[in-house]
Amino acid sequence: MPSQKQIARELGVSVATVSNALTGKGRVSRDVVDLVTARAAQLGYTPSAAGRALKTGRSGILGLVMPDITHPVFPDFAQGLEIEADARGYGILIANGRGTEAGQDNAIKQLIKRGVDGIIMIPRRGTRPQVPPVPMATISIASDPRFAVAANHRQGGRLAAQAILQLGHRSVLLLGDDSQSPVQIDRIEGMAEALEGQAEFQVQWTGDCFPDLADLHATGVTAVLTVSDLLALRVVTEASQSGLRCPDDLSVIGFDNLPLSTAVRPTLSTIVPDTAELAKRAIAYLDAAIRDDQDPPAPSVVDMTLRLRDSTGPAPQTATQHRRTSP
Amino acid sequence: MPSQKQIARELGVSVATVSNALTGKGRVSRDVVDLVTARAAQLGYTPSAAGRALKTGRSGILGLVMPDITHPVFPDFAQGLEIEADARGYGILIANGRGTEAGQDNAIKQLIKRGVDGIIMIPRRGTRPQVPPVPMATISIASDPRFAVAANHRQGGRLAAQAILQLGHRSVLLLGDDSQSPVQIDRIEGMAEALEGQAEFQVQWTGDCFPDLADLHATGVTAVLTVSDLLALRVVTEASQSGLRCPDDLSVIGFDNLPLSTAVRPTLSTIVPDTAELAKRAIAYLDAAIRDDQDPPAPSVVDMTLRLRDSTGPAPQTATQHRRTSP
DNA sequence: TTGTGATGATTAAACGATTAATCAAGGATT
DNA sequence: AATCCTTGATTAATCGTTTAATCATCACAA
Repeated sequence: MPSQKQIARELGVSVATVSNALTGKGRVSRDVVDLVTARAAQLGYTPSAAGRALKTGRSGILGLVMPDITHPVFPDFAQGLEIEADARGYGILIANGRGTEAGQDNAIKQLIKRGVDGIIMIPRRGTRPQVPPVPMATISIASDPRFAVAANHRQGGRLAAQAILQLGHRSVLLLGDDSQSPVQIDRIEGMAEALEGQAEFQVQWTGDCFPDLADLHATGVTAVLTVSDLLALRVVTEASQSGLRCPDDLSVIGFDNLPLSTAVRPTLSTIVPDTAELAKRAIAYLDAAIRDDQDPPAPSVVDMTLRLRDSTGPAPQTATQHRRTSP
Repeated sequence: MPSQKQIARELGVSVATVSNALTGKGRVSRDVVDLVTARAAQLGYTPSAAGRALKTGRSGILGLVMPDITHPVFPDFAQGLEIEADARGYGILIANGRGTEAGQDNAIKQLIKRGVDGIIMIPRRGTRPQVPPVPMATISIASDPRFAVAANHRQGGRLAAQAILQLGHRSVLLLGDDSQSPVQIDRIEGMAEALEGQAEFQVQWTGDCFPDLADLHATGVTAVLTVSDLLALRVVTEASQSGLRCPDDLSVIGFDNLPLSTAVRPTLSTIVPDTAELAKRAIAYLDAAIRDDQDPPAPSVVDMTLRLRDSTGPAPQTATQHRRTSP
């Protein structure tokens, strides 16, 4: 591996001059700069990450802690983070919380050992990760004493509900699968908020058992708002098995815009989180904190957007009538 | 941050002694070892990654290059790799090939700049990644001049076909969505190989257009073997829209055991790659190569396994009769 | 008593880059 | 002509760890 020392020796100058020439600091004549850069390029010189990190105290690496890499939402996040980090000259080291709080804290410890400059944390729900000795950005739901950026799950819920209202639906099922998840609770609350006074609705959690869609449809339900695309997929296919057509008999909306949402027929309408923007803000904060800026960006919330596809349609006339006559 | 120097100063010994005591090398008395380790623990000492990397020439970090983090197959890989790497004391730095060959080579360059000890590469199909100055393990389809470990896609295809034969199906559609993908080609070839002489079959690629399942079913096709769960999902739901029941009228098998395969109704039968084993072998090879072992593990192929779920069933009697009478 | 060896610790150099401090030399100012 | 400033380069120290080489002590054998 070529080093500054080697370049210096070959050119008969000092290492300091080489360093100055390459970094643009200090005072070096135009000629020498050209000579050095030329030789560096010719030798394929790459500054040693270790050497630089040792001297500057910064590794240029950020750690990413996720509760479960396997969850289909995370690839999108990871991608956005990698792009943003790269744009600012950082690399991303992944760590696995392994689903437990202990694993999560251990992951932080591992990252610190490896000398990361900052940590991006997607905390396991209900945990308070230990405070690391480096800046940390939390991507989560609840506002945090430390910096946090979050998707506006409640607003996303409202968006889904408003779409369904606009299509004329007046009896809606709100469906979650984990009544303990703050994210899901926020999404459902947003839906309920927008539906309040505009339509009948009921909330169900599949934790115990999956609702009987045929029954519900018989009582007038024409739309199901779910907290995730996986759940929406379940609804669409379960409905199909019960002889219900989607969106003719039942409109469905999911969350997160997973790849599957365009692979299933009908394609799934979904509420899509702006992962790119979330990543951008998290990295921007970390970068500012690491560089010790006076005013790093403040914690913030990012709105979600609606993508209508084939799983939603106007409320069926018959069902609407049924609802009107049933009470 | 506490350093060996600080411990040495506080204890009135030399840094070398501290280093020796902590690493177990050199000659240090039992007493001093205890003293040093105690003080280190008390101070919360963590060896500086940069310092160590600079001296030893090894960063303890592996780079992972993937063509597209967003693809649903990769999280599983990444997870397996992270676990295996961690077990051997390595961290994993992610890089994004951004789908292009140039991006892929650039990713390698970035990783080298960051001082990784080795690279795990999942190459974009049809590309030959540049040879980096560190060991590289390729997880792919084709055998490679360098080390490579691959899932046995052909055997996976046979597995799917054999399962369908055993269920009595005698007319099968093999469905891919990218006729250029070596992985898909291998899978389809494996299916064809096992079906040859045992059943009628035809191959179709959805690149151009999606096949009319009702038509096919009318001509006697009772099973569809696809190259991915996403495609299987498409088939199952498309069939349902055409009024075909799965598995009653049509059996379907996918590939990769994606999370969606248990969320859809019917749940998807699938061929599952042993990502844990693939990861294990890739990391084992890299570790050996980095430590300059005499005989690093040889390139190898890992068999896939079959997981039968609800999307497959016995061939319908009527359809079988239909096929027998139709020619 | 004088070597000989083992033991436990220290010294010093090295990894590669950065940076403050220093120095030499020439040009401009008074 | 003496002084001052600017320019372009070098010296030397430093980051934290590892490791070969050295050294001092003490025990033991000849």
